[in-house]
Amino acid sequence: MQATRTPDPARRNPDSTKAILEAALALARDEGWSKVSIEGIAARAGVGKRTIYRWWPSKGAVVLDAYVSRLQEAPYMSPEAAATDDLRADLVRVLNDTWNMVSDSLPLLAALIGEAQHDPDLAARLWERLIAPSSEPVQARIRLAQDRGEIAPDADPFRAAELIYGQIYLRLLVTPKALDEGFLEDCVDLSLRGLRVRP
Amino acid sequence: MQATRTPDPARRNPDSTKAILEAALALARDEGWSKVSIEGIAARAGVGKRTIYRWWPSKGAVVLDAYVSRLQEAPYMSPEAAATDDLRADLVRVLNDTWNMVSDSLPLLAALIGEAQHDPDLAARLWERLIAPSSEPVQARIRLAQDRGEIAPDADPFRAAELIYGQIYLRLLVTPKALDEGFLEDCVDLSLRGLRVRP
Amino acid sequence: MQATRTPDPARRNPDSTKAILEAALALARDEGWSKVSIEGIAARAGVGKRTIYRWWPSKGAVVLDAYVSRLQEAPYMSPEAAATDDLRADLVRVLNDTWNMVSDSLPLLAALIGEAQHDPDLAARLWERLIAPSSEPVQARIRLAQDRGEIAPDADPFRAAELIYGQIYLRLLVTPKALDEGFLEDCVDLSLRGLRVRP
Amino acid sequence: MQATRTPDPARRNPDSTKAILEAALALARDEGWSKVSIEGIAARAGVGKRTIYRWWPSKGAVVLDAYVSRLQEAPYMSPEAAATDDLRADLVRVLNDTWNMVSDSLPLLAALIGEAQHDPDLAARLWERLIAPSSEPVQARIRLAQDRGEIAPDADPFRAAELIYGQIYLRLLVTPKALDEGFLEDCVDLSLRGLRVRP
DNA sequence: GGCTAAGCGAGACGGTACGTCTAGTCTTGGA
DNA sequence: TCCAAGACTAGACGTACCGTCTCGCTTAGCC
Repeated sequence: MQATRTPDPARRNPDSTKAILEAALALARDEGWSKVSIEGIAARAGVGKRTIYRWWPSKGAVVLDAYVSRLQEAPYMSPEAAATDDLRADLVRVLNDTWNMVSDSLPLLAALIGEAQHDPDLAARLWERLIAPSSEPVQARIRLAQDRGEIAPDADPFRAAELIYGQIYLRLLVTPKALDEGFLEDCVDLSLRGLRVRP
Repeated sequence: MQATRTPDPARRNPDSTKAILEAALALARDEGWSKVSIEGIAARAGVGKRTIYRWWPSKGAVVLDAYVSRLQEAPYMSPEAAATDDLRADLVRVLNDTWNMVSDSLPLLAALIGEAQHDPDLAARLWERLIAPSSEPVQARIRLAQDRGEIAPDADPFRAAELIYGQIYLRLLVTPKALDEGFLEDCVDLSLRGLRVRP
Repeated sequence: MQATRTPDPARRNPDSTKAILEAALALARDEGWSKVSIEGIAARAGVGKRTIYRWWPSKGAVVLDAYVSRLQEAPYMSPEAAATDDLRADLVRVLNDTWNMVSDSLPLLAALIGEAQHDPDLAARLWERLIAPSSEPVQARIRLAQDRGEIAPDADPFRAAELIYGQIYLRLLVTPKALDEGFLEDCVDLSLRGLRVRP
Repeated sequence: MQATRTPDPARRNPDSTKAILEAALALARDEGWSKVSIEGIAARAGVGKRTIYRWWPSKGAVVLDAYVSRLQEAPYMSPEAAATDDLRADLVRVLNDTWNMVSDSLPLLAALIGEAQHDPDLAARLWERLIAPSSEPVQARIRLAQDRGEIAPDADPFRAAELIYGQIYLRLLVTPKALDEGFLEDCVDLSLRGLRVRP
């Protein structure tokens, strides 16, 4: 059996790492996803291809890392602390906070999710590092609403988040219609109200 | 100026077309999306690459055509005709009908949507030929429900369909959780009821 | 079994072939053998690497072809026709003719033979296309001398050529001493006379 | 200016040296020259690449050292002492002694000479450590024969050795014909006799 | 019924990128 | 202080496909 030698993270060169992430992000944003290549990243970062392959399994993983680290430089929302007694407003605010972080890089996000469709490893990383965390504040606010009796106690907060976010990702990935702040508000309203008229 | 010569559809060889679509579908389903290539399709179909490029702009378009033509061989649902006075049951039935058609090819559908993220032309074709039509019966049933006063007359049927389908596509493309018939039912229920408790 | 598809020589692009051979020769002579690479040849020739791999098995084979075709542009010696009744003079003339063709590219010739040491296919090509032909005129003159009784009738002309050329290739490949026209004459003399004094 | 730090031979680790030479020889003989690499030697010897680069300039130099040290483990010929009054027999015996030492490693020897064609430093080492010494006994016996009047006193023993060895190296490096003990005898005979018939 | 203009199978072409390999230099940590 | 270990930049390897092109061949109308 081929013992795939695992490199020693302690000896990883932080300068190279930084250069690679910056190059990956720059390429992905400036030239578009289809122009991103391991070779291109290595050239722009002044780095050997080997170094990229040593630490990342695919270009998708590199760009994901680059994207996540860029997001983490931004000041992060803390929606729990800002929970008011207005459920709708709080949810809208959470979505808007996220929106402000990603609205200038929607194509990149969409490309990452697209790439993940034929890269299960990337799909897992994407879910764990980007998508699941971003939905957590919504779920937290839902749970608070349950405590307050605004939402049925037997409802599943995860499903609630899916109800809200499903519409958003559908627009991002599939529907050729605008995805903007007004739409986010509408998603919250429709999700809270549901389709059926009150009896 | 380069006069892109348009080929004459009348002279198109139906045998080649069939062989190409079959080869594309076989490759995409048997080997996985990443193994699909124009060269591979041409080789398997016993066809010149030129013939593929003459009629399709990209491998995504070929596979989409192949997929659509496979779906159309199946007997199609006619949910309008089958509308009962049970909104929930009708919606579930529509979703289940679609489910029965695509459940054995979800990865292929996901791969197509993934590919569309960096191929706007494919995205448009996908929307028009596959995704929009499949949501139409849901919208139709919603409109009927509006006529019957079960759903608010000012609601947007398109948005209603997004509310339902968003959850489904989210699972298909992003969430690492099961997408099955039970889930489809739950999507209908949650969408009809909404999150907020009845006052 | 893997049927290594054989390309069709009729469809070979002569412009590409020419460009490749010229680039290979230029690189080998200007930059030295160690700087020759398939990639470099392709780049300099403005040609895809695939095109080189399609027609040659190794860079050695390319350079050999390039070298041979350069030699063939030169007017070739016809030592048979020029056979006089002076065996020594004729042999010297044959060696000098060859010398005039290759003296400005001895390092390249040496590099080719060097490369052939770990490339049996190249060794065979080299022998057939370059080395064996170049020794043929010597063998022919030896045979003529046998007919004239100057050389023992049971002597092997091939071995005779080895006796003469062995000294030359030894200098070319191994001995750190001058290889020049005076040396060629000495090789002929020593070979004709032999070591042992006449009784 | 870059002061190439010279390592201190006194501190050289003899275990490492031994392991490197053994690994180099094993690789070169078992896997063939093309599989020899500094990395491979280091890995097989359990040694850092640095240690090899510290003491040798190239992989050719390592393998040459390994080869020479293997030869020196064998009992060496002393042909001078064994000089009889039969010149031919003595020369054949010298060649056969050498033959017995190297006949099982001819490809390795050929590969070393091949490598030397684009490595002048290796060429020099090879000449000094392996090739020149091995021809010395022949030259010595030639000189003795000159003293005894069997060979012309103005003949150059070095050239005489070239006459004999040239044929052998030509077969080793260039000619696709057998190189065996019978051939060695023939080389001696042909060299002593020369081509021209006695008048 | 011959002519000509497609479409077609085939595959060579100039390219880009892949993922692997090795070279030779540099850094770290243990002996 | 030396060394094993191995990460680093650099770049060639040989392969896979891309999208364009050129070849003969068949086949459809149009004269």
